[in-house]
Amino acid sequence: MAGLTGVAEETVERISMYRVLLAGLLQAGIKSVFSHQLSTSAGVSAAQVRRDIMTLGYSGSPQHGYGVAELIESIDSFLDAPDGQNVVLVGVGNLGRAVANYFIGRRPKLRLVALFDVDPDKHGRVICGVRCHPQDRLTEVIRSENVSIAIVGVPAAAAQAVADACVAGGARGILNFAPVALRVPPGVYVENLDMARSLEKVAYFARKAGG
Amino acid sequence: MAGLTGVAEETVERISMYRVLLAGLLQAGIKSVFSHQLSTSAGVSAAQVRRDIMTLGYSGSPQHGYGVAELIESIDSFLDAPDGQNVVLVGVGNLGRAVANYFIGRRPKLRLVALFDVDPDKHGRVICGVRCHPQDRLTEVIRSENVSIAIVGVPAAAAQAVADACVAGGARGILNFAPVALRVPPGVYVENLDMARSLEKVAYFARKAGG
DNA sequence: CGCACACTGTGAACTCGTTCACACTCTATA
DNA sequence: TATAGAGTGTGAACGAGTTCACAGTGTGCG
Repeated sequence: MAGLTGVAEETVERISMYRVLLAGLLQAGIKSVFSHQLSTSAGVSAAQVRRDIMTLGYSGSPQHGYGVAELIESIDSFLDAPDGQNVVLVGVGNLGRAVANYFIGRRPKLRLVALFDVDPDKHGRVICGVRCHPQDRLTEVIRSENVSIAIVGVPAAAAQAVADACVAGGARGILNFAPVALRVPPGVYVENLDMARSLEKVAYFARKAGG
Repeated sequence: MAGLTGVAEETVERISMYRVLLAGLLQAGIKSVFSHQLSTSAGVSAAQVRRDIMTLGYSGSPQHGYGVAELIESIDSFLDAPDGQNVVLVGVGNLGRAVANYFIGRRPKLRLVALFDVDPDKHGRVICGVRCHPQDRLTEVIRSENVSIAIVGVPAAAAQAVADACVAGGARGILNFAPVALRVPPGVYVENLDMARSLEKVAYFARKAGG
């Protein structure tokens, strides 16, 4: 389900983080960085940074470190699909709107092309610049719009049906906010992002760590 | 920063997930489960389930498996603080409201006691049943209300300052939605939940996994 | 000119979470 | 009463990701 490419999930996450940091450096007019500088900004070890950059195939020099612009370019070609990827969001509640706002225009290579909701009041409306459709058109739209990624922000009880519909339309990746383990065929990647679970984890370690 | 207790983060997450599943079983009137049943619902291996339950100190029987009610009780005493823990939410945007709605009343042991925002229009208002305060009272309220956990839903640029204020007030755990690595003293646990990073990860693996 | 230094790239060692595999226990059946 | 079967508990093996440690390389300074 995961590292079919030989690249670890954690590595991809960190690379995504580096890109954000590097964008900030570029903005600030900084031309090059050393691994230990990225390391402290990212909160990981310097060796880790070098390893990650190694998986990109990019090389720095001991004298000037890594070129910021070149490294960003290298990350872009690693993370992004050349022609971008289409995304849909299912479930336009508070969470859905938050997610939509979060992404609009931020990642040009990830295009939010449609929203879905069960509420008829929302059908046809344009929210955050994207049209909302009835949820039963999910499979159809995913197929016709060539969508590869679905963000699932519906209640737990509905999540599996939504996931099935997404997969039926040809989606290859699901970002799942519902607190259930989705059942998908091999070749479909699911990332779970359960806030309640995360909060309980924080609560646990907040209690145990020195308190 | 993490497993100071000897218990892995992943284990705590799974235990939290089991509790949700078990609550459903209890609801359905099911009295006992076997590890392989939990395993398929949770999407992990049966051996994993048994290992996790072992860390709880609970024991089942080969004949009847695990008692649902007893196992829940065991998880409760593992995850929850006897007197509960107080939580604040900083940043009442779409995301903040989504989080607030998500939690209200769902976890009696985690009490959302205050909201904070920089927007003066929100000060004094009651949102999702909780009062919103000006953000500069953060440290003070965290201390006076004995808050141990802060949920940070502010923009990246403000997140470090918010985290500092939380730590100054005595918070021991932070659930961070901002896309930055927070700098906190040892003994404070930070969990990062960056949606953009997660989405990019899904995009990457959606592309690589068989497509 | 040559030495000391700082940083990268990377094989090897290590850590730690997961899986394996099996001894043990109890029930059901003949 | 003996036997087959199903499931738990757990030491040991495994494997993936991280860290270590050092060779390689170019710069700057004495």
